[in-house]
Amino acid sequence: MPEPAYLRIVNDLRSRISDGTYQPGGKLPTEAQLRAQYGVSTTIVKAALGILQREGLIEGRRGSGNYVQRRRKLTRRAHGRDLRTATGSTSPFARDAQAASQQAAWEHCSEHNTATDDIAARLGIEMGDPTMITKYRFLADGIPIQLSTSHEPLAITEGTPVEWPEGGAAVGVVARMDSIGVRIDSFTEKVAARPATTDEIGALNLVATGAHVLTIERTYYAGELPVETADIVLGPGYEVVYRVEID
Amino acid sequence: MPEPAYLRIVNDLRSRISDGTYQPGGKLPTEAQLRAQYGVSTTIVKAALGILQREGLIEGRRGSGNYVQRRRKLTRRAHGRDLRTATGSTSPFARDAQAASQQAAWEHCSEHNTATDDIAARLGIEMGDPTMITKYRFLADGIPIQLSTSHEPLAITEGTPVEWPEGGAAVGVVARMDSIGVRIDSFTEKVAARPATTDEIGALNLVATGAHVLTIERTYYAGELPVETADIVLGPGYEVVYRVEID
DNA sequence: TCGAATTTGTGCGTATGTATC
DNA sequence: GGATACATACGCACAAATTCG
Repeated sequence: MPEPAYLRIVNDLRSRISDGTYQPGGKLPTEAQLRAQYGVSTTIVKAALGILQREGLIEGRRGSGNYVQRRRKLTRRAHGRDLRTATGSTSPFARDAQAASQQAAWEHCSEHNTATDDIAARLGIEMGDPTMITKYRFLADGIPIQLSTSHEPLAITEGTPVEWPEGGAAVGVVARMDSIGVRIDSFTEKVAARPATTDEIGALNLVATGAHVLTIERTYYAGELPVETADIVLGPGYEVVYRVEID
Repeated sequence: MPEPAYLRIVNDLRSRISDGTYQPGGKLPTEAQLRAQYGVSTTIVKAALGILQREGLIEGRRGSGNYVQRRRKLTRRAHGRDLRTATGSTSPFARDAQAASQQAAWEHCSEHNTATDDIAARLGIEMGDPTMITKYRFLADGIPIQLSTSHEPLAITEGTPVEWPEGGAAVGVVARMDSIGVRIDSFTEKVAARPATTDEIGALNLVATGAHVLTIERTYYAGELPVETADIVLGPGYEVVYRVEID
């Protein structure tokens, strides 16, 4: 079975994008030109362009043309070092953004809540136990690029100066917990990829359906005790770096 | 601007899949039924189904129907513990597969090579220096699910019993290097997601273009010395778990 | 400022091939 | 073989946004 025409176009355009024939931010030939160039119908050209759009490689602008997406690279570092010391005044996200010469900002919203089945299991508490739930949206250079929903058992923080995550002086879970004598000494992260939901497409300003995101399920531990767990969603163009010591 | 018809169908079907109305392995209504159900044309129904296919949620079978994909779950554990002791007789991949009650198998192919620009930088050697390059394909229950290309500087292993990665008794980089007195004590992994290439679609038996893979760039270190670096590609349904100690 | 041309987005109908049932 | 169902492909129409004289 020969390769279908629309896949041939997809692969051809994709390789021309990756080899720089079409530069990031640059304009592709119009649909009419592609139609002539490949000798196919509008349907086929539109199908091929639609696939590339949903892969996040190009962006279609009505009345103008199809343009190669400029991916902003951002690296999220998940080391064990310097977390306690360096994050007293600045958050891990701000450090990563600064490392990429980007300007960091974030929105947040906290409220009291009770643990669902899933969250209770991750925090080692009972379903229905009170928690502090905080939703974040992180922006690099004004562009939303990371979402996060954090859960902390109220049993640990209630009545302390750091009960409200963004209310006190210390920034970052490790530093905040340190200030009330809870010593976080490890965390686990579970990384996976999946298509973005409609909500995430809106919140992360993604152009099309079908874009994929990285998801991380993170839990901080003080010894064996879970102290915080979060669901983190990273937009396209993100990479995550881990450094693990052996033994 | 109202939501386009094809997106409404995509979202509707997606939520019916995630809420279990359509079970994994189950059959969706035929295109004719969907056309009647939503009151749209063939074009729109086909557009919606095509998006879901490229997201990896459904699979179209010619002459039969559209079916919900059954995702084989597999967890890759990237801990620092037990790597040295437990992997003398069994590989990390085999352990992960066993944990998911799946049968592990792999194919490999090694040869002498010279370092490219990129690989030289990762291994801290000069471009053109000799390396041992090994390509792997890992299968769980006979289904290809993970690809890997490994690079080792020949300067470290040449002439030793473990020069050829799959030729000796020890399995796994850590155990192999241990047996020639090179003590690996840390590794870094850089995780990202991207659409699968045509090669990977073939090698991993993926159904359609647009399927996404997790990529990992891993480097093992003995102290500050890079000992091995690998490009790992994980098929859909994979998740990766890290445990990191702080300080 | 206005309007015409251009360009992509959405949508319709149809035809043919091929695999399944 | 016939009916069914998806895959590929063609052509067309209109809407909406941009571009440019």
